[in-house]
Amino acid sequence: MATTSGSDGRDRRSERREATKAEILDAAWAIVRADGLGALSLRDLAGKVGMQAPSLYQYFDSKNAIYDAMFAQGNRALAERVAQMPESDDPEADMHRVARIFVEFSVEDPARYQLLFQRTIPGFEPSPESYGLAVDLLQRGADRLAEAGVRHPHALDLFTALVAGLSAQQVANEPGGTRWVALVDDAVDMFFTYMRSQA
Amino acid sequence: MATTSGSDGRDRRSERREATKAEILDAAWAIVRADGLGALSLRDLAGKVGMQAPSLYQYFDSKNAIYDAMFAQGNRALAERVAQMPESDDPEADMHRVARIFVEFSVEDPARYQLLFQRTIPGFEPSPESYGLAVDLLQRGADRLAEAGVRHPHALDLFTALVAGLSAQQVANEPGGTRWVALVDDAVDMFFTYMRSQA
DNA sequence: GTCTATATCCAGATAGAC
DNA sequence: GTCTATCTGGATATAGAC
Repeated sequence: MATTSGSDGRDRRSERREATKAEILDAAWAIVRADGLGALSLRDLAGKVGMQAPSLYQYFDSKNAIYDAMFAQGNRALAERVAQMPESDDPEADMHRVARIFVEFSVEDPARYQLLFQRTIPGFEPSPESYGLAVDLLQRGADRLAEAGVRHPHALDLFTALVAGLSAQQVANEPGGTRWVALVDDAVDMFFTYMRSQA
Repeated sequence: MATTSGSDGRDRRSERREATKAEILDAAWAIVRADGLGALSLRDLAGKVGMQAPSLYQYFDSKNAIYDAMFAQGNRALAERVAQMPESDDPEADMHRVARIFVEFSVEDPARYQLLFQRTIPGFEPSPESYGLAVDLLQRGADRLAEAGVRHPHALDLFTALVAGLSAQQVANEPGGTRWVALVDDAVDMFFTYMRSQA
């Protein structure tokens, strides 16, 4: 019995399976980075991993299931980057760093930004599990803002709008450039100055 | 000769032609509003105006030409809305109104917002003529900011990021709602307060 | 100016052999 | 678990009759 345990992914068979799924997702990222988020096709994807298209269905139930796994991966990558940021004793300086991480994360991979933060694929909605990752991430932002002494009820929404706006402008109008990335510190300064004046 | 004048669109034939083009574009807007920007197909579109798909090629050279005409229409609609705004003797108050116009314009038609301000359709780039309309609009924003006494070199970029961010968050996370729309005045206040402190 | 017919190509997904 | 073959349906665009 022990060697055929099914759901906890410990035997060789499911390890191999997980490795293949990871390989498929890596290839999917490569495609959307090169050709755009909407340009992902199962034929192309299968070709990149040396399979025929129908074989993908052994690993994912549908194309949207692949998008969903990518959505979850993207959110985990961002969460990890935020978590690995060393926390200082200056919460405001930390929020500067968080904002920079977000914007750089968005700009370095516009297709990922599009998947995570815009609703552009017809018919795709993240599963509750995947969406929960995004919600957790936002909650961490709220906690950090509170640590920085900002408790205005709309502060988090304004902060996310600021970060999203810098990212969106950079990605849409000058992909790969730094015209809006360079404004992150000014923007966060502006935010905290205003928030303190409202307290 | 006079009755067959071709290029100035004055005879009955070209008037009818322009009317049909307008009808096609109206139908295209209806489709993208209902099903998403990427869901526009020539078959559907032709059906909505009582044609077969190939007949559309009498009016537009390609599908992207239709997107381009829609892009131009969207920019003209926004420019018109800004232009019709009565100017007061308070430039800062005017910028509040401009920001509200932008965000409301974005939120009331997310597909149009996506077409005008995000780069999401693979292979579509606005023609120089259409793109010029967007550039003019931005220049008007710069002029108004200058009238309001804001001359910081990056002020316009920060302002557009703020407006774009509020729009993007509203459209992506709560389409049809007012959670970020309601923050426009606070955001513009924040912007001017900061800009004046930097002068 | 609109049509039918067609070219060419692509998509996601399933059935069933091996 | 991977394959071939196929289903079903879609797309943009062109040719040529009327």
